[in-house]
Amino acid sequence: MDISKILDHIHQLPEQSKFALQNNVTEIAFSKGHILLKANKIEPNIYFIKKGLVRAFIERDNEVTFWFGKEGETVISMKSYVEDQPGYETIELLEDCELYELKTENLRKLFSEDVHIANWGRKFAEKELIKTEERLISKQFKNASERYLELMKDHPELLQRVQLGHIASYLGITQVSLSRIRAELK
Amino acid sequence: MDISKILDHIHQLPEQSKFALQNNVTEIAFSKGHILLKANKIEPNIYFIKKGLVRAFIERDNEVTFWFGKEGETVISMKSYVEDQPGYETIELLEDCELYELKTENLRKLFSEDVHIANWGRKFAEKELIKTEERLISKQFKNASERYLELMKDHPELLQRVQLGHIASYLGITQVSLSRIRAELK
DNA sequence: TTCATTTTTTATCATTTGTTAATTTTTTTC
DNA sequence: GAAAAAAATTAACAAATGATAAAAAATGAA
Repeated sequence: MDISKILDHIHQLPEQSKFALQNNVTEIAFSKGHILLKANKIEPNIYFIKKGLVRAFIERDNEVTFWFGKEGETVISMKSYVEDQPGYETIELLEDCELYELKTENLRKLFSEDVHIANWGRKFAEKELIKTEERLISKQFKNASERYLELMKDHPELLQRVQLGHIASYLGITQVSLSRIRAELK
Repeated sequence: MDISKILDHIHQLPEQSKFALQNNVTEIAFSKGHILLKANKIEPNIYFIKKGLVRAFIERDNEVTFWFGKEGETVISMKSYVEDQPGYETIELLEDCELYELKTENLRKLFSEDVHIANWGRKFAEKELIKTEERLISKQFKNASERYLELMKDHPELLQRVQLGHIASYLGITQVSLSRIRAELK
């Protein structure tokens, strides 16, 4: 998905503002397994995924995957982006990826100068918020097997592209538990 | 907490922009038990809590509380605010409340006109996002008893102001389960 | 292909949380 | 302050999920 479409998909921008954003974006590619973003560091960039798939995970005793990003989505350490604090997530490429890189510093400058871009940034945060809120509510309401069915319905392609250990972790259960759930659904 | 302080606490605003916002705010009071916001309706206002305590819950078989709001916090149906869609939450006053009311429609107008207010709105969404993300991660990582301890640590006053049934529901467990956890901690 | 490695499934038992019902404690109302 | 109502706790059993280990299946490398 190309940068112009990605930006517009977040929130429609006047041509001039879109160009201003695009001018600050550079293309970059990494291969599967690359660690794009490390936990406990302030991350100076955000990325838009042109092609490929990534996951965000947190390391404690075990790795817990809490987000997948695919074409058109934004890779961002919210803590870095919002609070200039080190984030808790590591981002790993699950496939070879082509990315658009944008320096947070430059983006902030654009936010302060251009009301359209400020509102674009507002819309971005708002949409991410809705998604996160829905996941929280899903977790509050549904048991593991319902959450699995929901994921199958909303993002069926993930099951093809991501190994089940990561899916289980994303659903908040163990891989063994997910296997059991899948067996019961047959 | 008065409106000027609430607005600045979200994100510092130049005086002129702050006045523009304040001019669109009206004070209003309701007593304990009042339903401020109904599920499945598009809510045309947002509210800032001057004084009091509210909860957001979703009704299925049972009520599930998923948010508490106290002095200084913002009462908002994200679905209404962001997508102009009916929200899933009902908001109930747990104490007599004094509120500041702001029409979403007016706020949107200010967003489009004033870059400072647009960035204020961006900051608001970003901060809410960080909070929601942290809760999601807490839910992914911690068991019920750890989440209870975390709540005691971060918001000890809630335990004084809110009955345990709501707390249990917020933690994603049954009241009976919470009682068991509390008994074990003694 | 074939062997080695990784991923997924299955099985067993332990632990956590849910459900229902009864009891105790606290709060509200008269 | 007593009675009624609401909230919180306790107990017993059920269901869901976790942990560990072993087996089977899928994937990747030589």
